[in-house]
Amino acid sequence: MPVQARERLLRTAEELFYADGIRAVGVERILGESGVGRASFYRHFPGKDDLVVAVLEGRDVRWRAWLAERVEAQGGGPLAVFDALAERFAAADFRGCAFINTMVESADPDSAAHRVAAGHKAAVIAYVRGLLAADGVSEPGVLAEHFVLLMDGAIVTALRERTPDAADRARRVAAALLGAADRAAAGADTAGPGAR
Amino acid sequence: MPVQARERLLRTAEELFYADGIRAVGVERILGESGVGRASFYRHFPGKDDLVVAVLEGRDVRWRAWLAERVEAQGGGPLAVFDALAERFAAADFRGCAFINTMVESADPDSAAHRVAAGHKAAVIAYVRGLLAADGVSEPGVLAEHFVLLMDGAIVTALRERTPDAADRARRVAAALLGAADRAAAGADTAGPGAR
DNA sequence: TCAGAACGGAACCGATCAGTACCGTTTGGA
DNA sequence: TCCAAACGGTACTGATCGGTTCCGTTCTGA
Repeated sequence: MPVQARERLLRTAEELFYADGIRAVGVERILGESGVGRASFYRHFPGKDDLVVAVLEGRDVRWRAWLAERVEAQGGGPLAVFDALAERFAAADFRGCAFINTMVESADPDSAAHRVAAGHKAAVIAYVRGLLAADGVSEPGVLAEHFVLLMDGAIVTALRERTPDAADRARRVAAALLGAADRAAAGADTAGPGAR
Repeated sequence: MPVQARERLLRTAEELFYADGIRAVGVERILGESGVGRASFYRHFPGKDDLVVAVLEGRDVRWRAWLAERVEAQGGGPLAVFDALAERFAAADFRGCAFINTMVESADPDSAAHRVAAGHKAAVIAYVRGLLAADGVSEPGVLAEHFVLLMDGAIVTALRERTPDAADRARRVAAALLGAADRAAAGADTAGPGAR
């Protein structure tokens, strides 16, 4: 049983959009590489913009599930997010964060694609805040914003340097912040949960 | 005496490229808004790609000169770079870092535009390293990379949040790093090659 | 004063863009 | 077995892409 046309379109488009950019990839190319007919495409999506949004929404869910899985696999400590990033940075096809790239490419902040990308970052912040709260940090919201700033900085740096080094760099800074935050919350135990 | 065509092309293109993205801005629109004839454009530049490179090279020089001026105006301390960023973030036309945006848009790392953008970041790192060395930091190279990672993280965050808050956030983290580095240098002033 | 460089405007090129319409074929469920 | 939905292929639209060519005007320096 062959994969449905819609699924092939989403998979092919996600790969091409990430590799070359949304604007650089025409509908023509998506059709050619997915083997889907032009009419079938417009039966599933009103237009290219709708395909872009569907691709981003799917990637958002999958990416955050992947992050949670990798963090869990390393004990669930907040700093594990940077180890997960290091894995991504080492991938041959790494080309930065698809959502940062989307916000850069679709300049209009009111565009649907831009909003999905911004929503992804908000969801990541919420997830990191949960990790920090579980780690006993007294102000997890503030520190989560710092962590995501470091994550985004590392992603942009890795895109520039073409090495995974930036992940460790950001991790060390985050570890320092986390240590200071734990001391600030020094009412309870001095040593937080393990697996850092 | 009217401004020369080449200068008008560079000015208009820089503004449009930054606001809407390089790929999103066609030659047609640059000609229309600059008032330069099509033939004149191709007399000055072999093609659009060459205009892009010229725009980026000009912006690189001007941006770093502006940064140095702002840092000087605040005493020349390394942390002043984040105050400079805060000014940029508050500008109505702020749309991130033109060079990060370029690396995102022109995916091919071997493209001329991508290389100019990467060169800009290297120059900024070198500048920050100089500020840190002048401040007596024992390993200014390592800390400079941390600083620029924080700067880029702040820029991406500001693009997303549409507020200048990320600059102060990154500044606080950088201040903590700088404090720790200074203490390390003071504790072991015999080690390290030629600090100060 | 005058030649030539610099210039703006417009017509034109082939290629590609997103999107529409119609075709015959394949496929899955009743 | 049969029918309708889903599908792939092709031809087409108007708009726009980057780039070329020619022509008449404006400006400038010797």
